[in-house]
Amino acid sequence: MKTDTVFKRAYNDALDLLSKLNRGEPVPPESKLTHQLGVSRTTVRKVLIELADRGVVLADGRKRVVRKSKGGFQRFPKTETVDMADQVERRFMEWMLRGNVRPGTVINELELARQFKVATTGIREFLNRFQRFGLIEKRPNAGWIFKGFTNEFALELFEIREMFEFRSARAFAALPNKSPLWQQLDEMRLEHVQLLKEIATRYHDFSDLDRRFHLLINSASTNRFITDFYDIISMVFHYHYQWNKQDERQRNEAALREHISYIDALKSHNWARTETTCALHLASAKTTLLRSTLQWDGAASKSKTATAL
Amino acid sequence: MKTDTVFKRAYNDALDLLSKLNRGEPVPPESKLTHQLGVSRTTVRKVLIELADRGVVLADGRKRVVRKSKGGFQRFPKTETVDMADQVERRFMEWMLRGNVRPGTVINELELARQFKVATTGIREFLNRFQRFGLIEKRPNAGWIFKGFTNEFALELFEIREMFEFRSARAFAALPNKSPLWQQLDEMRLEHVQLLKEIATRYHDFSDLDRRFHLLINSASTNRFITDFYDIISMVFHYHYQWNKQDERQRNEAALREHISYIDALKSHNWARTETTCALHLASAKTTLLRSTLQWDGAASKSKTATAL
DNA sequence: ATTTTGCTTATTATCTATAAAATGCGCTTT
DNA sequence: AAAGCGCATTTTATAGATAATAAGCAAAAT
Repeated sequence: MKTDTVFKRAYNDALDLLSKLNRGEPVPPESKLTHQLGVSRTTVRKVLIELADRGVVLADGRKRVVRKSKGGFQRFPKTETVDMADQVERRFMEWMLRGNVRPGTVINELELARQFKVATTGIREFLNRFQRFGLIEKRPNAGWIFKGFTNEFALELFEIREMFEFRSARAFAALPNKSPLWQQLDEMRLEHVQLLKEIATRYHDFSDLDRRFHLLINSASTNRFITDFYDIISMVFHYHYQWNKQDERQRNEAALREHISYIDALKSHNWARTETTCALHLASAKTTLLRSTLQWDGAASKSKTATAL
Repeated sequence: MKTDTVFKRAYNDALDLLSKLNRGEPVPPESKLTHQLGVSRTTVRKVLIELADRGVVLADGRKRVVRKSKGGFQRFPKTETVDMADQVERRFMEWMLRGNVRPGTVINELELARQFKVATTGIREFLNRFQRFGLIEKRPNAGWIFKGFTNEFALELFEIREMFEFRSARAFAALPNKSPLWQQLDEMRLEHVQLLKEIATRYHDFSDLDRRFHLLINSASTNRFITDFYDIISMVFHYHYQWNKQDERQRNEAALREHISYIDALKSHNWARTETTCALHLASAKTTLLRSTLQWDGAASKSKTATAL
């Protein structure tokens, strides 16, 4: 059965929307809510029925008005708003990055399904998509092998990342002055400066800014393979940072400054300077990642040869 | 239900193996057949039972001897030896490359399942894997969009291909003389010369040689993302060539000569020359591919904006 | 003491089924 | 007549079931 997470998320969002309206005001038409909530009208209607049932809106024939507009109503808990696929992703990343899983370990679909409490189809689908991350390998009719979140993985990942980032930075620098990307870059610079000011309290907001920043740079290359590749980096960093809080504040503060130099270099249209600042930033990101892959390196090669036979 | 294509393929292979033995000779032990046929012992045993049933071997207790060793026995037809996943791949590529499918077309899992006569899960699994080719895009809860086998696709593909191939070629040239890859390169050069001699009759053998050649070059980079990316190119060319026989002979002959110059340049350890020959070859491959994507280009942008809203 | 085989158990590939969500169409209401 | 709504239909996400295949263990044969 499909999960009803779309409905529950939409319901919570609708609550937020309605809280901006006063008691007695009419509820926006279904078609408008469809756009505002980003779901189909079918789901909107289901949400409206639930809202009426719970007394948030008062439905009188086709007319619907807000009954209680502020606070006090039950939202669906966050855990019920993430669909199966996302849960599997999260649990798998956790299993992989925090579970002390040795390179060479055989991944068993059935076992993961049991462990994650989902049907095997869900695991299969995830693994098939995850394959492109280069961390697992399929042996037909006989499961998957985990290749290990190793030093080599990080090095190979960064080899490509550097190639792509340099190419994108070059393309960015060559953008005509009237390109909207320049403006976006300016806005992003402001965000950086702002975050830097409040770094003491908001340092964990860096992760998302980082992702958006590099995605912006990469978008200058207008090559789907380059932007798609950034998904891999994003995901690795996303989960990795989530669970490796060591020195987070300092790391993020340093990275913010690196970004700002990089942005200024781009704006100066000075390629040599851009190259330097870009390289500097990538190098420090690489170092951070490498610190957390090192653990396995002794074991890695041993285990690898062991299962290779 | 799982298809028994593994069994049928193994059976056919076993027939080939046994045909090398004389009547009355003992059948190799199960464990040996396991290795020779590349399947589990369970499957080997099933094959042996079938062989006995059909009178190819004579089983007397644990002793098994060849009864009829040459010709005349029924093999399983080739169509029954390809599993569902491979069939879906093939049919989808055909649908995409020969079906005159417009960019922006919505892909419907259910419809494809009906058309290909498989369960929807099979289609889903394929599409999830195929996503990384950059030709389709998922809209959650609402199917997939075919982005089109367009000019832009080919250009983006080749932008990356060039980057990776140059980097690999450079790594190859820097390989120590004692690296086994040099020897493999020599052997491959021989194959090229041989094929060139017999080009009149064997020109369709180029496709496979081409794949192996570039894979060898790319392997010098020892970066999984580079070798994995070559899968995309391989698949595109594989199917594309299979259905676009125009000028095949001339194209392949020209490409063979380009490869040989490229190999010789590598062996000369002269980077400038290597770069030139490599670039030349990639350029002609690009031209060939572009010729077959052009068709849609007018329609592409129109259709794209239409569905984007 | 190793190979080979017989048998049992675990796992993958694939199909079928179904609730959730999206889409489409014609009827009301403004 | 344009916008909004009710309802029927189609499609996706997920679970569950099962034959094919792989993996494992202990007895039998070299």
